[in-house]
Amino acid sequence: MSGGVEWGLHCCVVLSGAGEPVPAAKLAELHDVSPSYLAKQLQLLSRAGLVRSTLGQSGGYVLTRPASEITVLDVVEAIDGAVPAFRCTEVRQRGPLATPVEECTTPCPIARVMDSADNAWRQSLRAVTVADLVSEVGRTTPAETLSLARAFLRS
Amino acid sequence: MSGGVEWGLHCCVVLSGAGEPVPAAKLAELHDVSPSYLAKQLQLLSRAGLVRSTLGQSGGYVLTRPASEITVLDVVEAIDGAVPAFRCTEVRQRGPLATPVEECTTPCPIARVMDSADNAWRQSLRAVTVADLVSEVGRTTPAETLSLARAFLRS
DNA sequence: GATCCTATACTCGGATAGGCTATGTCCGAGTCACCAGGG
DNA sequence: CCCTGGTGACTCGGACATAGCCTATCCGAGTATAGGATC
Repeated sequence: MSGGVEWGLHCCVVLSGAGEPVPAAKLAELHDVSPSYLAKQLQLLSRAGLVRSTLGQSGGYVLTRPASEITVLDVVEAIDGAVPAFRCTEVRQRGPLATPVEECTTPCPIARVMDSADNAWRQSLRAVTVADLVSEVGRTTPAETLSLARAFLRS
Repeated sequence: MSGGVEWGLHCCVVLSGAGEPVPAAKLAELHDVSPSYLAKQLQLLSRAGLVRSTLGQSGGYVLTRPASEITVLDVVEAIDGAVPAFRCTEVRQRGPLATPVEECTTPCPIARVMDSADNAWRQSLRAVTVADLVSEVGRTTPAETLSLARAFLRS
């Protein structure tokens, strides 16, 4: 999985707390990551419609929906793509004993198992929203740090 | 995910049906894949202890355990490695508002969610054994093809 | 004092290089089976 | 007829190139703001 997913999730959490647009450069400084590369991830979030970009001075990124309506899966798929990790190449239809296409009416059992696992993974990520993450972060982070973060974003 | 996982699973299914050692070259011909690269995957299975290699004439690979005791997860981890897809870089401890290490007693919520999803994925793969795959393949494949496969392996 | 215009600085977006893992390939070391020769 | 030694071919195992994707970067197009001049 792409490492940018982690950054994207952290950014969503931060954006949820800030009521005003936050520039990509400020998010990068806050997380101490490459500004250029983070910009790429934010562009992916923008293409997926999760965040909205505002140009010009005092511009930046804002969430388009309430954090409670953005699942972790949304962010993961926006950055890593929605293609399943396993891709069946239909080995049954290859080689000297290739099963003809008309016989291949049922999906390959291996692909079925992999798809099932992939669905379980997605379901697990779909069950958690960014709002849940925000709540958890607020519970485990000192209040002082949170207010410092607010101040940092407004500066 | 590595594409070789699919080959490895197909090979385990085939090996389960053949009572005698099967050379890597024959498995590659049966599945119409690169012999050299399939050899690499089989070596990974061998290192993981899932299959046992026999050298010399009429040698090849054999399963070390009954197919009912080999889970799909075993094969996946043998080939792709057992490292989780998501790697937490502890963003909290970076940047100008870095939380000191002594405050970071609870794991990052994002990592927690990702680990949970990863566990769900693994659990789903652990619930299916190679024997289940063999059963399913036997149910959806013409009996003639199966006997042809037996003959092909013995030739 | 209010309004309009201009210049500025700041924003995002897409096009552009580099590094690393996954893919694909090759050849050598080791081993078992077979066969010929001898007892 | 049985045993033994040698030969041969076949097997796996690890070391070696290649390609595609992830990582990282840069500069240009566009825009909201701030300030100043004008009415």
